[in-house]
Amino acid sequence: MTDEQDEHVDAVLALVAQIPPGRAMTYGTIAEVLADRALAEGRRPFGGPRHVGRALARAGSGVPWWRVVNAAGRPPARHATRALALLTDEGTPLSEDGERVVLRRAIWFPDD
DNA sequence: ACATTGACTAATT
DNA sequence: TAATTAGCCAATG
Repeated sequence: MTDEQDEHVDAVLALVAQIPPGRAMTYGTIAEVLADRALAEGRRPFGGPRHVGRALARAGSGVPWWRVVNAAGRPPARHATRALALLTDEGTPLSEDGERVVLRRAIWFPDD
């Protein structure tokens, strides 16, 4: 946890923790935000979307991981049912079939 | 050092 | 709109 690699993991967790209820972010968006942030602070470049997923798989418990969805607005297949139930409870805008988040309405940026 | 894998994405069909 | 393909990056064996 003292390596810069692990600081990247912490950065992912910190950002995901800030996503408000009823909103969501994509893996790609998170990667972009952290990449810009790393550039601004002179840290090593952030890997990419897959790195976000890996970070959550490893240390995702403890943060609202269900508010992170892929570019299609769908949660990871493995936890899809559970995630969609939580998203529904929070009032997150969902498509008619209830299987994917309407990113146009639910996408969130740290600015808010 | 090489091959495989994964909570991904974008472009193509 | 949905399925397929190729690209991607770090971890793991």
